[in-house]
Amino acid sequence: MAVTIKDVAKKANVSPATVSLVIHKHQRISSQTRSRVLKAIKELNYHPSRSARGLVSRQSGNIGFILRDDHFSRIEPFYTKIFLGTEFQARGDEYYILLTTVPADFKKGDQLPRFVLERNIEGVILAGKIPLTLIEALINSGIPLVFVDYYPPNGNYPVVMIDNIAGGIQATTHLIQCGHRRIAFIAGDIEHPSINERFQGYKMALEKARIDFENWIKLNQKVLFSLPSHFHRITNIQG
Amino acid sequence: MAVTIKDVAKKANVSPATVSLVIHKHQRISSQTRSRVLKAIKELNYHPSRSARGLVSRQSGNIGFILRDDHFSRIEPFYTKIFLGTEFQARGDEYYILLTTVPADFKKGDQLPRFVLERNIEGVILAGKIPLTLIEALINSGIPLVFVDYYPPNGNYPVVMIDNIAGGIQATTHLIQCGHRRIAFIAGDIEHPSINERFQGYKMALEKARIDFENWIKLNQKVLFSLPSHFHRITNIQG
DNA sequence: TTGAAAGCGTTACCAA
DNA sequence: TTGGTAACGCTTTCAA
Repeated sequence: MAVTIKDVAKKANVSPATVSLVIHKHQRISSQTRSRVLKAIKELNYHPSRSARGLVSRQSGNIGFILRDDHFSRIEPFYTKIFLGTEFQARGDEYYILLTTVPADFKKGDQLPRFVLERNIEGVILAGKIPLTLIEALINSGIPLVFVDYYPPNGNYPVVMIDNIAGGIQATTHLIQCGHRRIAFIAGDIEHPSINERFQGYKMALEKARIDFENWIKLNQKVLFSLPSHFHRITNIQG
Repeated sequence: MAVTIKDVAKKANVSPATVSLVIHKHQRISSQTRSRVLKAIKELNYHPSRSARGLVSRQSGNIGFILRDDHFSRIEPFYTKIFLGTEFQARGDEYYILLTTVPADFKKGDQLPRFVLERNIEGVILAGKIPLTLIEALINSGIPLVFVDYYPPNGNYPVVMIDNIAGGIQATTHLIQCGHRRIAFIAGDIEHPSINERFQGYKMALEKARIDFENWIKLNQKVLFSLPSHFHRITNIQG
C-alpha cells in the first residue's frame, strides 16, 4: 500500500490539509510546521498520487506531443531531439509528455489522438508539418497549442521557430569562406517551409558571392542523381 | 465542464454504476440497456476521466519507457523505432507511454525517473543497455519490467530479443553469395551484447566461407580508420 | 496558522 | 440484471 497524505499528516501531527498546503508552498504555514511536514514527507518517501491530484485539480500533469509518423522514424533525428529536450524540460516542471504519432495523411474524420479525446493533457505541442485537417480539429477542441518548426498558414499561435534563412546563409557562407564554390544543397521535403527557407538562404549566399547556381546544377547532374530516393533533388523546384 | 458518467447515466436512464459496467464489458447487462448506454456515450461524446478511474482502480493506464539519452538521440533510429512500435501497440490497448531518458552514467543514489517514484506507471520497458545501477533500483522497486534488446547478466526477466547471431550470419552470407569477399563490419558500441553477437555471426559466416578475416583487417587499415570517431573500430576487439 | 469537511469522477461491493 | 453507496487520495473553502 502506497504512502498517502494521511500517513504524512499523522507522522507530522498535522492535518492532511496542512500537508497539502506545505506541498503547494502556501505562505501562511509556520516554518516549524513546514519543516516538520517536509521531514515526514522525506522519511516516508511520500509522493502525491497523480490521479487523486488530477481528479480534484482538473489538471492531468501531462502535455501532449504530436509528431508525424514519418518524421519520427526518419533517419535524421531532428524531431527526436526536439522531443528529447521537451521531455527534459517538462521533467523539471513535474510534467509528463505523452508522445503520439499521427499518419502523414490524416484525414477529416480520423480519430484524434486519445489524449485529446480524453482531455488527458493540458496542452499540445505540434512538431513539424502536421496535417492541416488535424490542426483544425485541435484548434476547434480549444486545447492550448504550441507549434514547433512549423505553423499553419493562417491564424495566430504561439510558435517556436528557427531562423532558417539565416541558418542557410551561415552554412553556405562558411563553405564559401573556406574557398569552396561548388556547394550542393541536400534537402528532405522541399515543400516543408523550414527546408524551403534554408534553401532560400543558401541561394542568397551563393548570389551574394556571385556563384552561378543554375550552371552548377547542370554540371553536376550525376551527383544530384545519386542521392537516396527519399531526398528530393533540388532540381525538383527549378520549375 | 466535461461530460461525466453521471450525464451519461441520466441520458440513458440508468445509474452510473450501470454505465460503468457497460464500459467494462461486464456480462450481466441486458443488451437493450447496453445499447441504450452506448448510444448515450456516443451522443455525449463521453470519455471516462483517467484520474478518477486511476484513483479508484489504482491503475494509471501508463507504461514507462526508459532509454539511455545517448541511445535516443543517436543518428541510428533503432530505439526510436522500437518506441514508435511500443506507443502504437499501447495506443490500441488504451495505454499511454511515458518515455524518459536516463544518463548513460546513471549512478547509485541518482534520482529514479519520476514516474517510478510516483508509481505513475504499471510497468516499465527498458530498451537498450541501461545502466546496471538503475536496473537494480528498478528491480528492488518491485515494478514489472520488460527488457528489449538487452538484459542484465543475471536474473530471470521477460525479454524481447533479436537473434543477432543469425542476423549477422544472414547479412554476411548474403554479401558472400553476391560474390564479395572483402566485407567490413561497421559497429556502434562493440561492448553492447547485441552488436557483439552480430559480430560473432559475421565472423562465423566468414569462417564458413573460408575468408581470412585477420588478413583482411591488415590490408584495409585505411578504410577502417576513416570511420567516424563515435563508431568503434572492429580492431578494438582484436586483442 | 491550522483543521474539518465537502467534493472531484469512477469503481466495486452489496442489496434489491 | 440493476442501483445505492462507500471508498479512492487529494485540494480547497470556510471556520476555528
